[in-house]
Amino acid sequence: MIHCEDHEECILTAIEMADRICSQKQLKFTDLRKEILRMVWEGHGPQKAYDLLNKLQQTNPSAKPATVYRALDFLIKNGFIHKVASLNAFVGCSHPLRHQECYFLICDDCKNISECCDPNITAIIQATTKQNQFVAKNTTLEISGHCTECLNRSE
Amino acid sequence: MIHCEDHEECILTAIEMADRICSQKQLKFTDLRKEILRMVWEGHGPQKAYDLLNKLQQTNPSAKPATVYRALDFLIKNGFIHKVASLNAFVGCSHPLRHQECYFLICDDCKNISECCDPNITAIIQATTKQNQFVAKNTTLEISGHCTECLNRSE
DNA sequence: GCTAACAATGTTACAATATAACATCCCAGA
DNA sequence: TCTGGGATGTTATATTGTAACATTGTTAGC
Repeated sequence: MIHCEDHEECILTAIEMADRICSQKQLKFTDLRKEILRMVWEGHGPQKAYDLLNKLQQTNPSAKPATVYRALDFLIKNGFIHKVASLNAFVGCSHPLRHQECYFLICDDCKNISECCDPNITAIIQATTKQNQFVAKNTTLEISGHCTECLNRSE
Repeated sequence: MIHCEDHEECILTAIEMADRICSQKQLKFTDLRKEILRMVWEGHGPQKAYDLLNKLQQTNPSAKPATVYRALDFLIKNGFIHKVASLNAFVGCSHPLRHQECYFLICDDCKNISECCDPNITAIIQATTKQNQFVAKNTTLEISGHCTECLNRSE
């Protein structure tokens, strides 16, 4: 899980960061995009597109799949969220400026997800791609298993 | 791309290996499962489930999605193929006995896929999970980008 | 050989995920 | 003010995957 002391605070921080970055890059951080980003963060775990759609429809009954997917596309493209390919779900990124690539630990039990970005992993992946004369554009690294909390709980 | 001198030969090798392993493990390598494995290998690249279904229906018109997915599940579970999460596609595994986890290089241009399994990557990932007190069950590592062949071609 | 049990497959229906295509709206800059 | 392009609305459909129950096939024990 992405730990935080005060979750509302943590959501606001993520939104403010996105807001600032969008201003700098002249991107349109519209109400819709902001709301989807907030909803992704609110879950604090991987969020499914259609769950987001259902939530959105509570305030915006005419929302459609494309409404959500387009906002998600924008957020992904600009590094504010990541798609978790192995879950078909979306998760907020806490450091949109640091790097585009994130590595994830996904607990099969509590469904929580944590980033495990590590320059050592990046380095070894780079070495491998270089060795294979491959130019990497995007790396998906998702490790599923059991987190400490769940392991302790089940003892 | 998974290189081979003689593709028919290479498919047969994969099927024979699966056959042998199934005998040893008392698994039922039925005609259906064998045919799906052959079809996955024939493409020599990531194969989509519904494309496999269409092919299958040419000889077995009553085949349904579940027909294909169940065979794929069997093949995945026993390490004969892998699911490529970022593509929703399936690819043959050339070393079902060596290890369960494979890492992939996926060319966005030619759509070919190659394994880049490397004990160094495995070691780093293990170190990271240990550091995070996480017990890994399954690792998805998929690197998309451009392969040498395509880079050379476009020069 | 019979048969009970279970695995595999057949079959129907549907759920879940995602995109295409075109219409409309809205806003920044000429 | 007008206009071009990006954002959103809207309809329809494509793609991916599973649930649930029926039927068939295989096998181990009798």
